[in-house]
Amino acid sequence: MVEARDRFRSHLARRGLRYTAQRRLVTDATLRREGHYDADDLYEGLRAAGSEVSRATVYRTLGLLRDSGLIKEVLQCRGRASYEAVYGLEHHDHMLCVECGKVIEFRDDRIEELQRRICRRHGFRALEHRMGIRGICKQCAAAQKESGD
Amino acid sequence: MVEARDRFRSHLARRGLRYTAQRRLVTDATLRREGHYDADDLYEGLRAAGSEVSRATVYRTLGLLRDSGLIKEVLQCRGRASYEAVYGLEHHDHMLCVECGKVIEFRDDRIEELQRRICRRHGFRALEHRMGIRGICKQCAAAQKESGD
DNA sequence: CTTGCATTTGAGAATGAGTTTCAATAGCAA
DNA sequence: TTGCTATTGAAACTCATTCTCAAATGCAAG
Repeated sequence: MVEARDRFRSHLARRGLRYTAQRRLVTDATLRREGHYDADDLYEGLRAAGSEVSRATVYRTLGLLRDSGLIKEVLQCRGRASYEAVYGLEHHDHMLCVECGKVIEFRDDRIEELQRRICRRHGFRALEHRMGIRGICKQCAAAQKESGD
Repeated sequence: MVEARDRFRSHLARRGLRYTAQRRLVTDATLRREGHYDADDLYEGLRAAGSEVSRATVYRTLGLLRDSGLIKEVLQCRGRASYEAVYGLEHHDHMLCVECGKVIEFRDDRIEELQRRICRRHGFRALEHRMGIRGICKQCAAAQKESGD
């Protein structure tokens, strides 16, 4: 966590930006989170904890955190961008059940490797990649079958 | 094209919905398009061609077309949903250059196969999947190197 | 062809995530 | 301190998308 924080600080420093109290609050909040969250989750969480940060600052800081590679944007679900930690974690992808909204994470090294190979072939420098499979999860499929669809 | 149209008609019929003049206009417009387009592209195109369709109907019909599997939503770029044809085309994925906005399409059967296998393993019935790689394209990377980044 | 009922449509209002504005504030270097 | 730049918050704004609702239309059964 301290390491991640330092990484963000130097990202900011490198472009003449400041590591302010508000940015620290937002950063720490993202580092504490597990799984997915969106800007509003963070804002409400910070508010509830008595931290004074504006919505605008949360949005602005999330952008900076994304640029720094500490977090990344995942599934664009119901019009909201949601984020998750990147730093120090293995990459994984997502399956999203369109019925119940459940997110299943998975990881496949062979897919990762194939992606790298494709980028190399096109001279493309990947910053981030995401794979999302939208569909119906096991449980919802079973429920549908029962009610005769 | 006629085949695709029929597919959509029966999708509608199956759920007691009507294949109206407006829905036909929007459907044909999407079938004529190549590559990516968004709701507004279609609306403006239809308007320019003298067709009387409202924005609301374009949005509504795009949703139906997506549900029917004729088109699918791709890259969520700059807050706009964009679409492309699915029916009768091979699946492919996208690389998006965050500098110039260029979209590079690619296709890899091994990735497709791995995706299918993962879904099977999780009992997940995939409706659609998309893989997007965000990064810097060859040309933009070269341009950056020159200007000393 | 008429009647009845459900679906669809368009115009404009509403929604809501995200961004911008701008004046006040804070960080930092000299 | 001084001066400059970056940052902040509140509120206004943007803009894609969705919703509302009254009018119009499609279709099935008489």
